[in-house]
Parts: sequence; C-alpha cells; structure tokens
Amino acid sequence: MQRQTPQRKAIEAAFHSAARPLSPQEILDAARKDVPALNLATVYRTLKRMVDDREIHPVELPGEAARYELQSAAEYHHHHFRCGKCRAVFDLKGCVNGLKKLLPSGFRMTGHDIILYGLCKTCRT
Amino acid sequence: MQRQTPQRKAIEAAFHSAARPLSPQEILDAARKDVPALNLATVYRTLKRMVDDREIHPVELPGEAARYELQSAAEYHHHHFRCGKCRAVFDLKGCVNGLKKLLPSGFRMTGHDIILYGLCKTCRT
DNA sequence: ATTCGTGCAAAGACTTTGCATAAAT
DNA sequence: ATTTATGCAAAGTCTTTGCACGAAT
Repeated sequence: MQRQTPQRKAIEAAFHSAARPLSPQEILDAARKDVPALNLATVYRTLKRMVDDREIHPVELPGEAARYELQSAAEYHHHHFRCGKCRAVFDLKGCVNGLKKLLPSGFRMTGHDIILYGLCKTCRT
Repeated sequence: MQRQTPQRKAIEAAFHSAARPLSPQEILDAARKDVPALNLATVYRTLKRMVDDREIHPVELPGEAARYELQSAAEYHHHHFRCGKCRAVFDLKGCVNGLKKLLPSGFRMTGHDIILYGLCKTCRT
C-alpha cells in the first residue's frame, strides 16, 4: 500500500500543471515550490513507484535522459516534438502510414518511435 | 593534422568489420584484439575526433548510450531498427511521407528520427 | 506500533579531463 | 625536436542505494 505524502502530492501536482514530459530535475524544481526540502533521490524513487502504479509513463528521446508524462497522455498513441532552442518536449497527435515498408524482409515489427525536431511556436519568432 | 596510431587503426578496423552501429564498449572489446592495452578513455577521445573528421556519425536511440557508425552508412538518409531480443541495431532504408502533418501549427520542423522495434530475422525464429 | 517514505551521503555506471609519458611526424 | 595521442587516475554527471529518522496509517 502506498502512502499519501506531501512529496508525492507535490510531484503529482508538477505533472498536472506541466502537461508535457518532464525530466527528474524539472520535476524537482517544480515540486520544490510546494516542498522546498524535497530531495532528488526522492524524486527518482517516487517516479519509479508511479511508473509501477501506471500513473506515469517514461518518455525516452535519443541521446537524452528519460522524461516522464502522465499515463493519461500515454493512453492514446502519440509521438514527440523536441524544440532545439528551449529544449522542451511536446506531445504530437496522430501517426503516419507506411512504416512497415521500411522493414527488411524477415523482420517483425512490434512498435515504433517517431521524434520530430525543430523550433516550437514560441522559439520560432 | 591527425596521427596514424595503432589505436586509431584498430578502432577503424572494428567499425569496418562490424557494419552496424557500435557502442564505445563494443568498440573497445573489438579493438583490443589488435591493441590489448587500449584504454576506454582513448576510445572516447578517438570517437570524438572521428566525429569531428566526419569519419563516423553518432546513432542515438531512446534510453540508450550513443553508438557510432561509419559516415558512409550515414551518407544516405536512413533510420534504425532495434531487435528486442539480441539488442542489436540495424540500418533501414527509406523513409515515410506525412510527417509534417503531425506538426502543431506554428511549429517548424527541421528533422526527424524514426526507430522501429521488434525482432530481427535471426531472433524471429 | 508498525510500516513505508524521506533526506542525506555514499556508491555505481558512464563519460570526460589533467597530467606525465610515449609515439608519430 | 616538436607536436599530438595514450594510459592512468581523478573528477564530473546522472541515477541508485544503504541507513537512520520521521511521517503516515
């Protein structure tokens, strides 16, 4: 049975207000507004529990540390956009056709990732 | 000007015989057959120089350490397949259409990654 | 009262860097 | 002779873990 601690509440609050994938450090920074003494180790441990509880979902991008997002965002199939300037990651809607045609013969595909890179609306100006 | 050391030769040889993206540790293991005293730090430094020289190219997959492949493989636009059993990474040919339609309005796209997951021909049996 | 979570510090994995030595030009 | 690369060890980053304390049930 898991407990209802101020730390976990603060971390959950960070996810709900961000609405985009967050790194452990971003979560720490945000959650410290509620619980200033919060420790990074606690963030890592809490993230692990939340993943086990299927409350959040890891988002892994090439060459970067894992981020996490609410399971509600992961419920539908989606991909990610990474801004080259502010470095933030955004959820994208939809998918594409024709991935199977990339497969060499004899290979079986069970999943895929698509990551788009560029500039977000804010950084584009 | 760069020098022609046995270490660098051994590392280059490892790339040529593998013909797939390799991690620094895989490179160390392979190149030690030629230069047993080879050090991991030397591998990292040599990889950096080879990237600067455009002789190799980094291949970054979600949630994994960087691998590298010969620039000749990177000359054409391509993506990667990752086998969930043997964990090897393979090059794929071709690409897909319709990625731009995933972009939120106001965002600009400058590049993309596609990674397919599944079982390779060998592991599928 | 018991159990589980937290903070802190230490330990790990991976990568980078300083420095004296050795090798290449 | 000069310049650059190497090996080793130390230092960095990010993440995990041990332990005693404190909080939740």
